[in-house]
Amino acid sequence: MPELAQVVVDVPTMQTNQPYTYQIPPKLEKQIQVGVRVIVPFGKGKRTVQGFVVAFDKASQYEGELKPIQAVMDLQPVINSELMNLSKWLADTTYSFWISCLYTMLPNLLKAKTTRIIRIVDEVDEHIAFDIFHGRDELEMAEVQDKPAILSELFKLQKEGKITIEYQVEDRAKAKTVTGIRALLNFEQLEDERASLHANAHAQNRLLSYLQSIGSQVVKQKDAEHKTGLKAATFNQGQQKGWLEKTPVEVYRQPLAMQGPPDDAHLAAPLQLNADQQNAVNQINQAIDNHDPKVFLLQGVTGSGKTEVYLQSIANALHQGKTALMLVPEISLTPQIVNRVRRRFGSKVAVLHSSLSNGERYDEWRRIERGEAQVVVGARSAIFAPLTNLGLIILDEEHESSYKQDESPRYQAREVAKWRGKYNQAPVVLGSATPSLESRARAVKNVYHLLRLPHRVNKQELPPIEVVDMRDEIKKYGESNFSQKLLTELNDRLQKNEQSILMLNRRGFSSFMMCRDCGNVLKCPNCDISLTLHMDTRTMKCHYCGHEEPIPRECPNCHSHQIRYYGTGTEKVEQELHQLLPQARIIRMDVDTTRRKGMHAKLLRQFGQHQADILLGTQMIAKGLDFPNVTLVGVLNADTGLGLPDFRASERTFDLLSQVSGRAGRANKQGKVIIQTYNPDHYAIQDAKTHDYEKFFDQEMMLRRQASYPPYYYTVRLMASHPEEAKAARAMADIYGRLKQGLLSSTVILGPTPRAIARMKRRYYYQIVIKYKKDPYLHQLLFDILQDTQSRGFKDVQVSIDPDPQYFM
DNA sequence: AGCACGCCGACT
DNA sequence: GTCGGCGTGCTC
Repeated sequence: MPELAQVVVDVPTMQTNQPYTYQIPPKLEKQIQVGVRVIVPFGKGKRTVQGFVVAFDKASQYEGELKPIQAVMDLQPVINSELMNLSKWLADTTYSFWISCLYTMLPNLLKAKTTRIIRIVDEVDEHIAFDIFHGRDELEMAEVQDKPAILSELFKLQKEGKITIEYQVEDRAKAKTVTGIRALLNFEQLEDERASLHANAHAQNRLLSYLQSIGSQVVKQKDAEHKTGLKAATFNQGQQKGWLEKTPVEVYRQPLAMQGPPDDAHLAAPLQLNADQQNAVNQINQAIDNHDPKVFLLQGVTGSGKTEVYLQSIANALHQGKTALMLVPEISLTPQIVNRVRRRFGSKVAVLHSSLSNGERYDEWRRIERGEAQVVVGARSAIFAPLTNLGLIILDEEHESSYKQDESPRYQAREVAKWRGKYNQAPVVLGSATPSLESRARAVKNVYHLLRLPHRVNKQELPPIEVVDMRDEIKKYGESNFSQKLLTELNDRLQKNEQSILMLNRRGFSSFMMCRDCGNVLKCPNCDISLTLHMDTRTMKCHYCGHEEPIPRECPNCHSHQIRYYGTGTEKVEQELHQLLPQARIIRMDVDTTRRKGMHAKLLRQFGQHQADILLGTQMIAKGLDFPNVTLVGVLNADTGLGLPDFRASERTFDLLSQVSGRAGRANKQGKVIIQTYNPDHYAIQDAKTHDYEKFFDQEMMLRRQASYPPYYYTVRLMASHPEEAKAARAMADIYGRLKQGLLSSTVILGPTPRAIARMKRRYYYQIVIKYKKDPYLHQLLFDILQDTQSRGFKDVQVSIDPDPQYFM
């Protein structure tokens, strides 16, 4: 019998990034298991924190006295043994805290929230009682946190012993409940009650019969009212007379995307597969059946029926009594895919939306954990879904950079998928029309198994793409976001009552403000970037820190009134389009119009029902949409991404153009794509034009090899920041010295350089990028650097490490 | 993170 | 002489 528990506490620092040993009090012995959350005393005073039991122990080599665990939060482990193992691996490979990894795997609701409560325990004078405590005897620390004068008074009182500060860990996991009823009397007793009723008490009589019919079951009161036709008042009478009691019943919240309960009686049948699809399904199924943790790269052009391959493989996994996990990028963006999975597998499906409320997310998570759902569809973090007996993992659009989390723990869902595949002896399917260079290169080396779907299911040709040189356009017709060619085509679609999609590449390039007289650009006071104009709120906003200020009437620098907007935002394009095509109905989709929950789906539904002729949006419209009436796709500025100082710029541009091209002419109508660009000869644009992934791959691989970038080299990015620029620079120079000394000479160290946005949130950032093929010293050295920069000589310096970064700016 | 300990400067 | 600044180190 274990007497001691190893607990990882919720104190995310490098120094506490280890299990601590605690005693298990006899009365908690039965409840404590590996993977449950516990409350433990930690440090001096009455401080308690939440933690996870990660192991049991018989003895401890710790010299001091061991403290006992104070409370257990869960009846069942919230982290199963697979996820426990995974969390360790994750912390190690992403250079992050174990505790952060554990929390990352759980729905938000299970995260600890500690509040500090100040309580009066002795007489205090009136000023304190009324001005600070408002006549109550307790106060939340958060209320006075930023008031130093009050704080110092409080500390004095604490020393005098007149107030205490208590720590409270509150559990936010609250199952949603509705009122239920249960009979308190048995059949005979209820019959006796009936005898004493007035002859005309029909309602009560009916209630008694109903209670007799339900036996000892708990029934939702709403259902009971519905069934009996009785009013709530009658149930209250029954409660008063001691016939029944009210008790909460747990219900699952109905997430927005699943409105209407799934109809298991009318599930959609599998579609007929073509030869390529069948071959892919066969190979995947064979791996499922043989418990072969192979990685497949399913490369299929848009419209080639990848989804059907996923669905039939999932069906096979279920048939084998296993579960399946399917990731899609930013799920809220593709309700069409989610619905398709739900129509096929009904109530077996759990959906982990990024836009679910915490409560909804928790409910879905519970359904998975309890084994009530066997198929999970979700965005990045769904890779941690607590499915047991996994038989198949699918990543759709595997090249998407959103599979990498850009805050700690900086994990790549693709890598986590491979880890879980191996652990469960289950295959992983990476699907894409334009695989990442890394994945495709692995397929070339037979590390991954390549499956191809070269033909579109409807046998239709990919739409022709026309590239318009905007340099010529501007010379001939002056500055505009719309070429003559594109306008002609848009007009043509309006005439034919067909729809168009217009994509503007990147929100970041929307309007900034510049003074024509002095050239002053309005910048964020916290960050080193220009503010962006937002017409909806009539403010200037910073996209990095959220700073917001009113639109200036005059230049803050020279007080000139000659200020104007530059650049192109979706709003501005929408205005221009209204002028050029007054009769067109336009739906604009960007971060601003879709911020509200459910707006995204709503706008798409409107467009699908042809309530608009043109869908104008940012990248978010490039993915997964399938509207049969869309016959024209226009990309307004194809090359905004190309100029970025990032080795993946070409790859992203190629992916984006290929993807948005696939939106045109998906049904029986011929589609057309127009790409406007200032770099018509760039290979990324030329290869997208000819739908030639292979050519692009070869060209890009050559460049990557020449410049020693992935997939030929691995990369790690190291960032350091400080409120003072010189200190950030000095810390980075220090780190550089250690790297230079500790790493192999074949390892390339780039930098340190100020980051492209050198100042963010009032801190200065510097970065180093390390390129390596194999360096046995790197991993440990990076951990040492993290450790050391936590303490001596690096005051206020924040260091973070980003393995395999997606962006370099 | 939060807290105590401890070592320096500036005040009742 | 003491109060309080924050640099340093520890939390089972």
